[in-house]
Amino acid sequence: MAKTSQAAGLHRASLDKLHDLDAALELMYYGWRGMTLEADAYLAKQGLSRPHHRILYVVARRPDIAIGSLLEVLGISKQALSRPLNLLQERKLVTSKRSPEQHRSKLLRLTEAGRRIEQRASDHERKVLREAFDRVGASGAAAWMAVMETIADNN
Amino acid sequence: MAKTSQAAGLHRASLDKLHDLDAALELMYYGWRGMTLEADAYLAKQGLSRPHHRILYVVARRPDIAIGSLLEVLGISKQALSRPLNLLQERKLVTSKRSPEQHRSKLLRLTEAGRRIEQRASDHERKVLREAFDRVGASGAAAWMAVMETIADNN
DNA sequence: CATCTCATGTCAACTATGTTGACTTGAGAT
DNA sequence: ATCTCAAGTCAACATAGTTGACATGAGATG
Repeated sequence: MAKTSQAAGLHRASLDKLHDLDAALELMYYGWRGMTLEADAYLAKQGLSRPHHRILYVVARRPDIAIGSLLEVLGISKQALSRPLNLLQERKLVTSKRSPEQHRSKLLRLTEAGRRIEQRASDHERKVLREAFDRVGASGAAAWMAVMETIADNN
Repeated sequence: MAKTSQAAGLHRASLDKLHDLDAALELMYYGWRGMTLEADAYLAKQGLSRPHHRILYVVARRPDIAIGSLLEVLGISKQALSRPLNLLQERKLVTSKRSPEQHRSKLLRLTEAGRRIEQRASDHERKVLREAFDRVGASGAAAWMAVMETIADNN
């Protein structure tokens, strides 16, 4: 997992706008990329990548989450989870213990090192958001959140 | 390329917020997914997927683009381009002709069928954006764009 | 004409991230 | 003793990308 670096290039291309909302459509694409670029670079330096970060992020916010619940939250199969999760455990970024009462399920937690990496990776992403929000002020930030909520809830 | 459908699940998970901007961070993730969900489902029905759509999208907005320029815009290797592009040509969604003067390069265009599929796929994405923008009004939409531009330009 | 460059194409091997399906293991519940 | 259920594991496959090496065909240059 993880390579040296990515394709580079990838400056926002300037394409003709055929429709009113083409600019917005492209901004969603480049926005996602802009937010994750530095975090991905940091993760790659640690020999980790996006799937590992997703696991760390969720476990950080749901200590003692069971494997099954983690699968639900991530929306992937257990087979897809196993490789990145095993790596995180080998690296001692995540620990698991059996539940005292529900002995069937395994409860996951981050170690101190896991918390540190999760924080640093997420910090890169939050930094980009913070800078953008600072430029538009609180009302602009609120509008951004409102738009994104509507889009996100488009199931 | 393309399967029957995706993992399903994937309701926005409710995780504890450890930081101020965690909600925004998650909205970026779910926003991207919300925008592309229906478009991806439509593409899958056509036996196509995201890489094909990206090609169709760019060629629609840069008729007579050369392969090399397309590679730059997409930011992938020519080997990665070849499979989806060849499929699009076999399906007669994209045509290529050699340039009259610059005979070395090959110029790409969408056929009528290619244009139609590109439009329908992108329409799904624009529809989601339009609904969200309608809810917050022109000033909210402008704020969203301003935030996304700052984030996108974070190189 | 001969050679150089340049855009494109293609073969091969590899990585990463996911999928299904089938089966095992180990512990709790009946 | 058996059933159920969470978790783990093996195999085969699909998709989307990477590098490296090499071929081809045409325009540009000595």
